[in-house]
Amino acid sequence: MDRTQDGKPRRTAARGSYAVGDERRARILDAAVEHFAQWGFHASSLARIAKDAGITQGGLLHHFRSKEDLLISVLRRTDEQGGVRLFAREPQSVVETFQTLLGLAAYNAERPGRTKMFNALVGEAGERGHPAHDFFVGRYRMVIEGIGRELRDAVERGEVKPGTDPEALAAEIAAVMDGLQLQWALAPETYDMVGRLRAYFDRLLRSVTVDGVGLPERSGGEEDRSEN
Amino acid sequence: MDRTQDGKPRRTAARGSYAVGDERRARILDAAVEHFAQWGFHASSLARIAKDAGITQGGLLHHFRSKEDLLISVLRRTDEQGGVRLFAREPQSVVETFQTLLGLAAYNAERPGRTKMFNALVGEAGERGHPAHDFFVGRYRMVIEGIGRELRDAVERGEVKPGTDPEALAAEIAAVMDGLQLQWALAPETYDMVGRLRAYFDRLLRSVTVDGVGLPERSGGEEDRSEN
DNA sequence: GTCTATAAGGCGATAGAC
DNA sequence: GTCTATCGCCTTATAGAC
Repeated sequence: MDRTQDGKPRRTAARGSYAVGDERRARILDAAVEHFAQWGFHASSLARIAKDAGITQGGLLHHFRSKEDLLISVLRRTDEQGGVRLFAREPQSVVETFQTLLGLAAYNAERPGRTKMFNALVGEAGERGHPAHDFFVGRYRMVIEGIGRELRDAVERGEVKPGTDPEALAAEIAAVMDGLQLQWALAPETYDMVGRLRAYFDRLLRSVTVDGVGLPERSGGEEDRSEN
Repeated sequence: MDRTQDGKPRRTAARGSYAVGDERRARILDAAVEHFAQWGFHASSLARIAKDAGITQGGLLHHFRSKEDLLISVLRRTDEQGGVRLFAREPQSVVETFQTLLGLAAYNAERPGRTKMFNALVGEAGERGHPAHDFFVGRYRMVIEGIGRELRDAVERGEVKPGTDPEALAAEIAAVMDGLQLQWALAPETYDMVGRLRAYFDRLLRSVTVDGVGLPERSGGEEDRSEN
């Protein structure tokens, strides 16, 4: 997985050993995701996380100086992996925006640990002192601004009805996605989160676009883009 | 503090001390709500809850035989207080249904501890072993069936468009309410949860009812019904 | 880089005094 | 009904050996 196929120079060797450290780091982070999903932050234990990563608690604290450091490292990596580069490509239409979000939902449905972790942490993080509070405040701001910008562009293109409040609608979309995720987490095998979200987007498109057309029958954009 | 100022008959004395016990019980439950809100279940501590209730940990465990017993007692009482009798009165229209739900959102916004507790617990409870897992599974079933029934009635009355899937729409409504609640919890003083929900219901009514009319300007049903 | 050992304290639950 | 005391276990973080 970490093929640093080097040549000769020292630097490369150093890079090599660094890459090994990164691999251990990654194992710890993977284990931490599962534990934060199951226990939340406060009730997770470094020793149990370390054990799942094949290391001792003391060894873990060589890579992360504290439990809180581990948490923010997990959150940062998770954001880099997943849908934050969601807004990298400019969408050509609001339909494309929604298809990208459907793809994100499918991506989340395939990663129960990661997704349940967000459910558990965002609930805990409501309290102001929580170590992830600021992270989630910033995250919602970013997500809502991102979706809001695309909606505003769609209004300006004349695609979406002029009266629409882009930011309010973006917050609503984020709420639907989060809320469906909570329901899905209670029965991940039987709950069709993506289907539910598609139904929502379909009706939303009919009521909010100028031409009043819903989502295309079963277009692309929902496959896992498998970024990691 | 324990003024069982009894007369002679046993029964009355027993009832009297029982009422006092209930008052203490209530204090413990109130404290527990705040702690579960801030820490979730696993990371909350009986000793700290007891301290806030003006009692010791040992004393607390006289009223609740275990931490898990305390949790389910909290959840049960909270459900009895809040919007479970939501469906007591038959609504005359889907507008009325939505106004009742707006009232519930306003009720929740006035009780940050209780509401944040639900955010924290429903996130944790995604995992199957969690002591509140079954509670939340049952709760969503009940809520979605309740809202779904009212929507189905509205379809049968010819108020809502025939093609509508009542249960799917009910799940969507629950998702929006939960998702908005997560965002609200991050900034309860500045986030207009009820306004956001009203905007959602308004657009939903326009797209899903036969006559396509939105929500009335600012009708009743949103005041706190102050049931406790 | 990983280990063991340990410090210093919190946890839930039980037992028994009053 | 509430207290104190206690059991056995778990917690994060640090120190130092290898």
